[in-house]
Amino acid sequence: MLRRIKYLFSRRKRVVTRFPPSPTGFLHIGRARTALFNYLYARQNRGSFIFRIEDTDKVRSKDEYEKDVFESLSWLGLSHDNHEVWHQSQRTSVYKKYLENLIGEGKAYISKEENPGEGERAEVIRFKNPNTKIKFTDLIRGDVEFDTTELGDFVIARDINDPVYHFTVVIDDFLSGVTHVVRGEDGISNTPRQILIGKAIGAPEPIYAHLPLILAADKSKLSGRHGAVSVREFREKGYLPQALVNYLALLGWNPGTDQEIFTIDELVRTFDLSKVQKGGAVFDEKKLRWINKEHLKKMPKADFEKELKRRIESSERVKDLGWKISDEMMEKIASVIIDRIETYADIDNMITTRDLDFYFSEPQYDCLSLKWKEEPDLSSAENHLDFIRALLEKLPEKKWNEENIRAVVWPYAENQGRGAVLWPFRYALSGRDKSPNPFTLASILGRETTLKRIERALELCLSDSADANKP
RNA sequence: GGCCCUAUCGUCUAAUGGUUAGGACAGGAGCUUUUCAAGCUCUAAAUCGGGGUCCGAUUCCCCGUAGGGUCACCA
Repeated sequence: MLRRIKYLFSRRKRVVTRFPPSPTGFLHIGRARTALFNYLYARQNRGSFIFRIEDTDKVRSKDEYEKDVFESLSWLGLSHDNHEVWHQSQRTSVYKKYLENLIGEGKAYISKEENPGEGERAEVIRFKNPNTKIKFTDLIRGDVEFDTTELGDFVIARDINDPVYHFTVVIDDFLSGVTHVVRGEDGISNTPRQILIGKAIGAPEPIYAHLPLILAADKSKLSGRHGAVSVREFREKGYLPQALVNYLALLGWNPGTDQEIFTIDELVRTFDLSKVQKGGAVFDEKKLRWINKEHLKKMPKADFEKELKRRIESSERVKDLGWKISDEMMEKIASVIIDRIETYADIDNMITTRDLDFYFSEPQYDCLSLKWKEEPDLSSAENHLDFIRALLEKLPEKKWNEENIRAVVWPYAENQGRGAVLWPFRYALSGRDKSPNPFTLASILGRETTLKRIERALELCLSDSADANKP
């Protein structure tokens, strides 16, 4: 029995998937999703996921882009298993050997071109097309059939040292033992000619799966003119890698349950290539934002605090003003801020719009704003602030927390009208029309600062000397 | 244009030869301990069109229509 299992195990080919980017631009999220699906499929089958760099286009390939591809994938957490990443530009001797063999066997030939176009060679290597029908089973689309006659004798190399994409792909997939080719739908019509080449070199045919495309809002192919399309741009916009992975997985695939929030490990377990959609999916950043927020809520508190600290401390505003913010304060405001943002970039926004200033410095008052909208003038604000101050002064430092502050002020607010009491209280602490509730604020700011701010609001806006400000 | 693929709320999608066609995001309304946020409740919103097959099609078939992909000495 055991022997039988071992036998089956050894017989079954280990799954090998691959991601072969050409470094001609920053990593597009469509390509990132392709990488993700390859990664998920390999992981769930305990296979391997390999990278290689397709840099046979010497003009457009750039080191900068290659670096970006690696950085983006590692940021997303999509690690590859091959230690040595092949660069096709360095493998011409390998391709040359196959090219020579094919020519020797009469399966390819050197062709004199009659009317070479601009930049085209007068002599190229063409594949001798057997003009057959090619059928293959796509894991997503089912049986697909093409008549290869229409391809003619297609070019497989510009010369013996300069092979073309279709050729190098097939050789490298073969040599690295790729079993499953999972790629975008735009590759589907390349498949027959690659199968033809594969047959010619005696390579086993891989299993294909063609993914639907990611579309822009107008249903056209998502490209640069539609805004952010590269992984790095989403990273810069403050998205979490796990959220982007989660969203990308849901574009064109779903588990058949109501679950929408996944960790990458959950995706590895749940993902199913055969459940992938056939039609293209429109990219919706609103939903991405929502998913990002869900992941924000799930992330370890310490990680969020670290990022918050980094963003606040490195902001121009905080640096210019020379504010020193204690770790204790960071920790306190973190839970308030995380509730109010969808991406990290929202933190940066809050800083520049001064929504965070009142945590670190004395607020500026627009005295009229101390007035609750249902009150005729500032006199009630003055009375209430006075009274709140008196109440809070009786609450000792040791007992200064949100719960107790609420317990002390709430009955009074209930009695006198919540808005009339709480609005000026909150405004005195924040100086803003919008902010967290006064109890939270008072507990974050601490006893001393809270009392000082109430005092200051009374002095600046409500004392006799401030009469001029009264309506 | 040839070849290929696709078609359910605005968007991502679920479902079945028989359902009030479900969920989520976004939208609208409301509730909550003032504002903001969060949370909760409710709400509006879809089977591209036409033919078949069938007792019955959103589901199966055909034809349209629309959209997409691809037709390189780019990858």
